[in-house]
Amino acid sequence: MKLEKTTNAYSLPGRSYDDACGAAHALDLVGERWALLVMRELMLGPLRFSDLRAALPGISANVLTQRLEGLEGIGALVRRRLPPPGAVQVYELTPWGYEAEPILQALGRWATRSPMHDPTLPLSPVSLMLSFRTMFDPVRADGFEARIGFRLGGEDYMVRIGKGRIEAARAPIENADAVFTGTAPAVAGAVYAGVPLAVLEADGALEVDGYRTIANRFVTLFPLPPKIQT
Amino acid sequence: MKLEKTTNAYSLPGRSYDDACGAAHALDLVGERWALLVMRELMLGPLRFSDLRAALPGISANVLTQRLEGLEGIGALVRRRLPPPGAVQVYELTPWGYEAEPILQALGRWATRSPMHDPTLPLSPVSLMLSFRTMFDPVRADGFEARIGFRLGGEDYMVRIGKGRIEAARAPIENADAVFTGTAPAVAGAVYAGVPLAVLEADGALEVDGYRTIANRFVTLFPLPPKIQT
DNA sequence: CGGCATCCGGGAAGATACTG
DNA sequence: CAGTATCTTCCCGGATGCCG
Repeated sequence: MKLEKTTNAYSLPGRSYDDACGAAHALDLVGERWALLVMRELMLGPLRFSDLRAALPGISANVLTQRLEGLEGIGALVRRRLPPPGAVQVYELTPWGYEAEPILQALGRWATRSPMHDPTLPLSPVSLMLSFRTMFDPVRADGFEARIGFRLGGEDYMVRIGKGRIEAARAPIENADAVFTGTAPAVAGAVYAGVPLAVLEADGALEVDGYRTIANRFVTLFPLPPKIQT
Repeated sequence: MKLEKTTNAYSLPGRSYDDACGAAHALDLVGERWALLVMRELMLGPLRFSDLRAALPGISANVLTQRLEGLEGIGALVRRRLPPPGAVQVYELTPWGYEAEPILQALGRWATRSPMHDPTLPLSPVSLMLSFRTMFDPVRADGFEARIGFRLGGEDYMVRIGKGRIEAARAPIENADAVFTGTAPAVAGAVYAGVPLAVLEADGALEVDGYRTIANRFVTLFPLPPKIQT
């Protein structure tokens, strides 16, 4: 028994798991290829169609359109037209859409233990910021307070750490104790692969301004879970 | 740039997201259709091929074979042949495979807020037990200790509640304060739709033995998150 | 340029039948 | 019972083109 197209504001993929389990329903909603990665890119705020294409190399315009329609149909995002001038269209998660972040975190925590995980692959700035939220260790950050700026591919991000908490947002860099300028993979190399900042700077992959001490402390706050033993 | 087939013990699906993000890698590993639901059914212990087919109506034998091969290839499960006599083959999650449960929980918590979620669809006994683990509210269970048995479709399950914690396992029913006999959807109706036990018993959908008070308290311990406002 | 429609090739998923 | 074989359907990815 297939679910037919509904007549309300929502739509389901043609194939349903037909299962009352919440996880199965989630996969009905966002289990199609690229759907969760589109949501991932929107987790730090609205983006335009071309921003999404740029952040998700490999997705075709075709499929991106379908996913955006689907995610809008289930109520996970809305498309908004910004007021003129500009009048560009942006896609923005709904409050419920933003609540999908724990799904991405659970997936990420689990998969980084896989021996097949290749941290040298491309990484979007948004993924990097979300990985900070996921992997942040309050114990290692005990007594540490800092405001770190990131200038990654033309967009600015701010990470604030204090009281054992972390915030990460796409926002102008203001009052930063340290600023990283470069690419998301370079920062990931420092944070997750332990590449010394000096090496990355010598390679020209990264520029670090502000307090070196703070930058050096920052990159130690995100321990990866141990790899599984093969 | 596609990933080529690796020469080690692991295999990846032909299409990779080519993304260092942990969530993207997770979707490379278990993002194919049915993969996470196969893992869900194995969360309470090993099962045979035909058990999985029965628990996942809608999956075809060849797809199940492919998923089992894939999950074995990534190291999420192993196939074991039980010692003779019997000598049946079973599929069992690895320790890392069991660690995927938070993924299912995050998916379930998020999707039950969708207005499209239909709790009247079929539900496997394992899904029901996992939903207890997911939705259990320690506050509501304050001061409550109980051992509840479930006889669902020929298999027995035990849920133990105490000290604000819950355990759920496929296990013989022993020293139970109350025992539910019937189908998983019927129990779900009592727990998640608030159908009174007396009604379900009058319909013949459920039989409740043991202490009624404990059974009636039990079904109040699993509040669903509120639906999103449409 | 942004967004969407259309066509096509390849491959995954679904249904059914069959075998050790 | 535990899969395999075959066939069909449909999704995905790529390319092209239209239209504001």
